[in-house]
Amino acid sequence: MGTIQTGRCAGSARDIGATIKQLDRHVRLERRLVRAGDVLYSAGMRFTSLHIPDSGFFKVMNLTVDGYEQVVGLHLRGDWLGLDGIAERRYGCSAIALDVGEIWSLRYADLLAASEREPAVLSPVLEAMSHRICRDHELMRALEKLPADIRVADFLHGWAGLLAERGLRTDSIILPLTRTEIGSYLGLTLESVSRAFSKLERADVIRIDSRYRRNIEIPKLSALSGFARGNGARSVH
Amino acid sequence: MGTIQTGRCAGSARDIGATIKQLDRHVRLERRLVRAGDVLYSAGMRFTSLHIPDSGFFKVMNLTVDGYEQVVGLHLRGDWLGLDGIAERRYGCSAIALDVGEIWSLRYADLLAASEREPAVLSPVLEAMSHRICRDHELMRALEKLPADIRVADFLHGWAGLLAERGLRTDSIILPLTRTEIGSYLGLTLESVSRAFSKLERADVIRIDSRYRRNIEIPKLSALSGFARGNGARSVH
DNA sequence: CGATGTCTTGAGCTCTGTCAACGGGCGTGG
DNA sequence: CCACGCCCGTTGACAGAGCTCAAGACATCG
Repeated sequence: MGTIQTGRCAGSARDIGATIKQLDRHVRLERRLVRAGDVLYSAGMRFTSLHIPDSGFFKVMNLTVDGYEQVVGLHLRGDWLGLDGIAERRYGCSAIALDVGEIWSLRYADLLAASEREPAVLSPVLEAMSHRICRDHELMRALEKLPADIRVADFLHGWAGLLAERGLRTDSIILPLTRTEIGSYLGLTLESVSRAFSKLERADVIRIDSRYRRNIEIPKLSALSGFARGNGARSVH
Repeated sequence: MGTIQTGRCAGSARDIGATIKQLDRHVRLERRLVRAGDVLYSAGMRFTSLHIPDSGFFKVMNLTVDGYEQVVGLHLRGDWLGLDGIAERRYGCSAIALDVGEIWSLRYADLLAASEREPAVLSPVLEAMSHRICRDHELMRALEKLPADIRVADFLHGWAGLLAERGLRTDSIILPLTRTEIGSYLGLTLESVSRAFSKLERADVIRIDSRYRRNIEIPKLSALSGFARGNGARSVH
């Protein structure tokens, strides 16, 4: 089911190409290349633009007063970034590229202006936001109650789901995240993530490359989702 | 700081009266009375309308496949409910009144239609959604890393903040929630919530009515927020 | 080569969930 | 009126999942 990533809310990224084409008719779109570590925007900055990855992976993180960083979102092609800045006119999070990628950006003011002439340009934004709210709810649920290994299994399964939606292979994936980042996203320490990976490997639902530990093979997605749904040695009551 | 409820994202509920008046000029608003336990909408129902409490408290919950219920949101005057239904045309959660209250409802289709003539009617929706995303992020952070007593302190402080925003007393509040519901919202068991309350009382930052345990006195809000920021006997590293 | 960052694994400890007992408020029904 | 049951809340004892601390392996880069 992949509650952590894909959830039951599907759709927004389906044909982002069409959405972009549609938007392009009414709003000035900027296209930009980014590399790993590039900051799209950071928390506290004045909000001006929304961003849509065309390729590459991005993490969105919240830094707290005491310096602790938390990953609150992971995004790829077709997602909308920066939506949290609309209300306060100031980005609430930072968005950082995890690898090379391309991104479209558009000024929110332009979008609003365009909506005066063509109200439909806002629909994808409304949908993306609604979508995000659903996802966040599912993530919360996972954070609250699921044991560590299930969270990680669910995360992997969800990640594979994202790739599948975009027509990419899911039997052999490369995570653009460190164990620390995954842990931050899932509310675990890096050690717990590592142990969960090992456990999944021992349970024969994934294989971890012995050299490059972020290369994960998932021979049978169904085995992984089976594990994620609560068959990790304990039935969840 | 009240990360759980109020967060750093303020505003949406500020003058909901003005927003409603504005909306009323373009969309048919329905006003309805609800009582404790009334269901505004439930998960899976076809999405038709958005709802805005005028008074009363509402909980939004997600039920999972295995029957487990989780509170993912608490709402009162000026919040928007049902936003998670936009993307999928189907409500993702259930919204239930916690006490008597009044609520405005408007059909989403009407809203979109109105936006053709008056694009500005969508701004409050965009802001409310953006706002919600911010809040959810802050809640996630709390769920991930904070110990139980801090979560509860933060929750209470946030709750008081919500009341304060709306001009209500904060030195003596009545929670419209059971310990179980609070726990579900915070990712804790009812026992842990109860213990946290007791601890807060022992630490002299709140007083719990000995008869009606949901009546909480908060003599000094600053003491509570101090506790919430990490002085609950242990400094958070 | 050493330095650094990432990842794994182990050992101990702590927090919170689980299970259980108990008390109080409230409604129902004798 | 009291008895009863139900729901809510508190508290204790215990066990277990995950965090902390620590050591070590491996890859990359200067």
